[in-house]
Amino acid sequence: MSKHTKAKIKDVAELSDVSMMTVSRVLNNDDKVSDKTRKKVMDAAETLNYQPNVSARRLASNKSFFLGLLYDNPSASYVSQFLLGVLKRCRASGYHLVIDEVDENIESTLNSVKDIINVTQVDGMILLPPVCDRREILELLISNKIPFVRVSPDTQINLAPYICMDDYQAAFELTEKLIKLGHKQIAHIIGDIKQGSSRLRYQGYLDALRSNQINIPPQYIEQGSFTYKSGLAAASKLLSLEERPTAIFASNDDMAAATISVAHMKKIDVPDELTVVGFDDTQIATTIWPRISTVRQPIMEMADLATKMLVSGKFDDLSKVKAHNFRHVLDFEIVIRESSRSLVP
Amino acid sequence: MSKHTKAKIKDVAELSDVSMMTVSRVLNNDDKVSDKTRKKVMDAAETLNYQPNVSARRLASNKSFFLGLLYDNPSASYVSQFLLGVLKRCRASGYHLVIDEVDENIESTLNSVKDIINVTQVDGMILLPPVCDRREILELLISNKIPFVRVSPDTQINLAPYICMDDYQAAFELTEKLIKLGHKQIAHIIGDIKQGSSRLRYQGYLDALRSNQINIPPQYIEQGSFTYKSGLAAASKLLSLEERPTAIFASNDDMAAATISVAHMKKIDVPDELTVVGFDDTQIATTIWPRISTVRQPIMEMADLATKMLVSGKFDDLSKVKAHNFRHVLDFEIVIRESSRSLVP
DNA sequence: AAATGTAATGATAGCGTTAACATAGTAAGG
DNA sequence: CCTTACTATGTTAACGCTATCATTACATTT
Repeated sequence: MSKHTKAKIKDVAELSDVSMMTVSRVLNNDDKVSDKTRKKVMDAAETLNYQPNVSARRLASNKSFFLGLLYDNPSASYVSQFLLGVLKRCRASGYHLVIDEVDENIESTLNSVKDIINVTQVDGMILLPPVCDRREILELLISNKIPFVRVSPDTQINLAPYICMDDYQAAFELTEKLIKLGHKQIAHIIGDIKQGSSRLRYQGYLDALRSNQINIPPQYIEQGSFTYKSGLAAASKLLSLEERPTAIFASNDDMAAATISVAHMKKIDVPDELTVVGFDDTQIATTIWPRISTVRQPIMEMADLATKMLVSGKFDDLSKVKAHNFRHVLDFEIVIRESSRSLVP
Repeated sequence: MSKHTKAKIKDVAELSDVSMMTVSRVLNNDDKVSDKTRKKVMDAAETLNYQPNVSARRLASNKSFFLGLLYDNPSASYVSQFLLGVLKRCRASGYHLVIDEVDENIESTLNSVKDIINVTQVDGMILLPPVCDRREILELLISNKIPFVRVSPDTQINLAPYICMDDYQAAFELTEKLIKLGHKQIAHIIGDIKQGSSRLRYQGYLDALRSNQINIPPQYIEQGSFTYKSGLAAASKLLSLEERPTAIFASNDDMAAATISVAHMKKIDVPDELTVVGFDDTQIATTIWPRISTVRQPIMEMADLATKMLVSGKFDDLSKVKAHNFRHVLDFEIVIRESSRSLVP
């Protein structure tokens, strides 16, 4: 380690016998530099083990090489999985990440974002649901010309680039799967009312039922909020009904886990007496017994793509991007585990 | 937003009618500046809404205002809870955080750390268990003069400051609690063999048994690795024994959750037929049913303290710190929930 | 009152990089 | 062969801040 001092651009320039500026250009694979010179410089940088100084770079270029991530997502496993994906890609691209959790209070949230903009001067921002739908934040970012990518946004779809999966289709297919297993009494626990995904999943569920001519009583629909706790309350109601559902489709895994807990409490066997399915395939789906049948959401890929988009700089000037290039829909996959089975007559 | 351009030190200096240097001193609440001047400058900074430029600061001062966090902890909930604590304190202190997950491979791990040192130039580093015991990494940090704080380290205790809780005492008390509930056949699932905490908890368990003159057969001890999966394997063995234990003490919550899963599979009622207790009080302890009785480890406080220590700069030069100031032991608390109950004869 | 010490403040020179402009070098067009 | 039009490289001046040393102002000692 640290044989002498860290190599600077000047050292590389001297060794490769060009000006500092040329070195800088090569390093930013910027302009037109002749191939010969480029190679010479690359080699020199290699031998000196040159590492650019992030601060100097930032100061001079007015770029920060920082990305921000904003979340107020209630599901810890969703967030941490997303984080991992972003982190990985950031590293590969020489960026760093500033993470921030925001809350209900719009004042303090706006202050957080202002702080990130002013102090950290991020080059871009990733917004997770549901914070990605907060109008004031979007406006703040736009007025400060901070590029951003939203994940599974609900409203103002044509405002900026975003990444999502087909929640509707996944919920539809998952529900049909339950129907094929013989279930007709399928209840649903809706997710966080603030998130579009909840509505889409709910709609997919409804449409699958309708297209199979299945009617369900209104008591089979419960409102949750994507938290384990809300799942407990919803499942308690569903499992106390006179005519108990034979299957429950919870809008995410946390609530599905809660449903299984309630079933345990009530001595209802899962899956023998009750099929439970979730959504997301987060960690909790496989750390309880029975493991939850669910929809695998490609969280890592979403994270990777979001980061890539920002790093590419292609979306820096929104006015130059056609709105139809905003949308990126990733594939899902239905994963069947032990929490679901065919209806026993 | 951005009425004109961002205020710089020069602007503050002019407004408060002192030199830039004095402003800088006030901002870093550094040297001796007269209270009058200090106030003048503060007021000016306030009115101009001055925000220091991190990059310029870094470049000039050779400080980075970055902290690094290194983990290879198998428990996601432990890590993310820790993260939250660090993040919060970092923000309060004007620092930013660079997170890195490392793996078994010592080569790639060392490269990660070198990268963090060279590129990000962190001012300090927090090491979670078990990576905090990897000798090569400690040596690398020391030789590069990067201050670091370790969390629950196992070896080389007098090398550098660290934070921990009394794992031994907690395990002892928890085991005694089980004994007081009438249990005599208490099994234990040991944690990750690489972590000192595992050994301390195991020892506390053994000593509590001994001090109550309870003998347990060797089959009652299973080796796990702090993962849910390892808990499944261990619990399967324990619950297949001829003479089944009436209580199982798993060395963390993930493995306790796994134990409860296995009990479910085998139709063994928890807590009526089997008491299960865990350790850590991470999220999973309350997102399954029955909720797990466990030891609350003060993760947030640990995170907060670790960050504070690094930010304070008091540990920058280890040679100036007395070794007996290295140790910070935080309090634990035993939390009784539904997974444990008194033995039914 | 002079000498010395100390606390508060100021002037200057970078930190390592890139933006912006300047120049040299080369190819093509007349 | 001399313009014109690039293309590849170099020069200079920031970027915003702090370290270092110099200076001033004032208190204390002799």
